[in-house]
Amino acid sequence: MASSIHDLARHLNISIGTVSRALNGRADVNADTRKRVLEAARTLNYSPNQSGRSLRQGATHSIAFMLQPHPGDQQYGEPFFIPFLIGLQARLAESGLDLIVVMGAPGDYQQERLRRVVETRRADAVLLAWTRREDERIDYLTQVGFPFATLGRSRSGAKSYPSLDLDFEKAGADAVDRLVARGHRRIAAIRPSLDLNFGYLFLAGYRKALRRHGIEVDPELIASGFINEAGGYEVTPRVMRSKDPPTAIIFNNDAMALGGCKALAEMGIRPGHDMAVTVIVDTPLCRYFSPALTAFRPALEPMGQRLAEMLLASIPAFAGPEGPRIMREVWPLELVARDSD
Amino acid sequence: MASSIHDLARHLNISIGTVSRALNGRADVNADTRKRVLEAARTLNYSPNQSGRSLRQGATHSIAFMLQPHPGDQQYGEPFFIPFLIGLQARLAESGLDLIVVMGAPGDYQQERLRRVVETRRADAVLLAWTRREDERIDYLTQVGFPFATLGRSRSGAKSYPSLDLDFEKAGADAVDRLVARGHRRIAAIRPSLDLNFGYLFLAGYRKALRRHGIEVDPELIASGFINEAGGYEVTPRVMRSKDPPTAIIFNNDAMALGGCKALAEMGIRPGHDMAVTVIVDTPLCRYFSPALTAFRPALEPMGQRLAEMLLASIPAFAGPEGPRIMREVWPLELVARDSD
DNA sequence: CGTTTTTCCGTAAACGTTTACGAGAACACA
DNA sequence: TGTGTTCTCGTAAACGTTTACGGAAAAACG
Repeated sequence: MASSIHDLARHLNISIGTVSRALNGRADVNADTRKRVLEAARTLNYSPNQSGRSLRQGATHSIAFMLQPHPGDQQYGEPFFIPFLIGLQARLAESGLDLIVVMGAPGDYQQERLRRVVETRRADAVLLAWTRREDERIDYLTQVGFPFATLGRSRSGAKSYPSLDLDFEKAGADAVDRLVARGHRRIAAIRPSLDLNFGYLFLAGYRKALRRHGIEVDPELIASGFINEAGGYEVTPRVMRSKDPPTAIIFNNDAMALGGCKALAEMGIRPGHDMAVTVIVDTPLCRYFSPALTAFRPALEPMGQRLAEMLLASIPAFAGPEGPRIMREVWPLELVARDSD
Repeated sequence: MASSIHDLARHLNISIGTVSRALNGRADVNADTRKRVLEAARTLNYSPNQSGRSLRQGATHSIAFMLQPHPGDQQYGEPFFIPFLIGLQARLAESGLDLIVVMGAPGDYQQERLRRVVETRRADAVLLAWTRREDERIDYLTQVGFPFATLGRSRSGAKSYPSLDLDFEKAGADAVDRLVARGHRRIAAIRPSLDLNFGYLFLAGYRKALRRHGIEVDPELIASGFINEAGGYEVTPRVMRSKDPPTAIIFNNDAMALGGCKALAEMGIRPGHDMAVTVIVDTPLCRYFSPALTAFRPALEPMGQRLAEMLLASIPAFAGPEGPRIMREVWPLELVARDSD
């Protein structure tokens, strides 16, 4: 069933070298023979063996996406990433690349998995998500010189890798602006406790905007917890115990917001009535929660496509002859006003 | 940076054949040389080149999961599959296999993508989801003799492939039983219009249970639409126009339920008060919707692990020496009672 | 000590490609 | 006709493994 380049050669009575050249569109092959080869390839149902070309070319034609589940929360499953993956995959497929998804156990930071992928040369490049402030994965990859790109920024590495991130800083500021415009002065911020970079960016925007409005940044209104529902549930009461409790809360994450709203409900506080709630990264859950949560929405699928392009441009084997590489982009988050603020 | 088996051989002054045998744990190698090889492998940071072994062994050590997005709905992103993938990946990784995720554009049935994977020998086996009643992918794979397994049953194929499915029939019946016990007699069923197999199973269980309770099956209370929010929104009013409208609706899918509830709301009908709503496959959305939707929950992560095992057992290259292969399993769905019925 | 068995290892082929190199034929040009 | 150029193709090596085969050395056995 498997027909190789040898079968074609035998069938046409020419050498495998010529067949390969014809297939790969090289110039030094007669137009007529090329036609015959292509024809035979169709009738014999030929398609190249990937292992063979990988071995010869030293390229696997696949990229690995290191997907890390939320620490601690299995049931809640990253709806964030699926549209992103769809876009990513679509663009990669256009260039004949496959997408390998590598997941760790929840919470494990998968440095080991990453090493395995790199050392066994399983992929031509890797894509990192959930970037941290200081990210050892980035250090490792730059050190060994393995092509990669990141979804999210980091302070690690030589800044010489492509990255695409959302403008969490602006979203944080926008969220504050909006709440201030609606009369709020006591605005809490709840973010993940890990050194996930977007948490920092969000907080920076939050702080900056508050100062711009002449509102003092109150440490009692800032809290961090596990980036899941339990984390939001645990940490939200903390900001409520402030001497001067907040009238609005901005959550950095949908799952934390959900947990936070549960805690609020248990305190008899109704989001959208007694408390304004905003969440920074929108997911379907925000939309269907009651009250529907005002949130900032990313354009996930286009982001996936874009990052695929950036990554492709950074792989020597696939980079076209065109100009300089795209290094870093920051995309906006769009406000989706709903009922919770 | 890449150290090959040749490097090890040169370093130890032995032949590459011996190195390979030592690494692969074959019997015909001296215990001492083996130790030295393993030692050298560690210090020289050796790990086998995947392309090389794939080419030689004719096995890629990866399996492809054909993930198909919901037709028509991008934004809503398959939270169903992530926990499944986590389990799947974990088990595959144990056996040293990688997971390749192949996604089509939403709605495209990806027969072409499947052919490409098979013909380029990109994976050792494929995993199919969203099985249909008559599934051409299954026909194709059985015809060409490519190893595969399915998440979901089908009538296609020689029934000689591993499959794991949920007991939608029982869930449909259980849902009816529960609603009847709560006094309902007019119970509607809304399912996807495609010939997705779980839709048939669900409906079969629904019918059987109604008859068991001596309730006539009314075609006016059965409707089908696109398997997304828009589909539920469009089709739900149809069953409400019955001369004798339902007092309960069972949705076969969370997205359809969400759309259906929207339609109900616009008619002034409140789920949980004026209408009992049950959904067959639980997702986080069901939990956070208001009212929280009573739903039947699958054990997704264990299912992923199990199906990985079944698939592994069906690949000649990886099947252990143990007994007969696991062919088909049907797992229960567990009722999660919430506020909507 | 001679014969047989076992242990261990080296040799080389094979998996399916791609590609550097060189050579023959055809052609152009003077 | 002689020389140089262009087209086109075959040859063979290489990518990094695994493994069938055979042989030398060591061990076992009488």
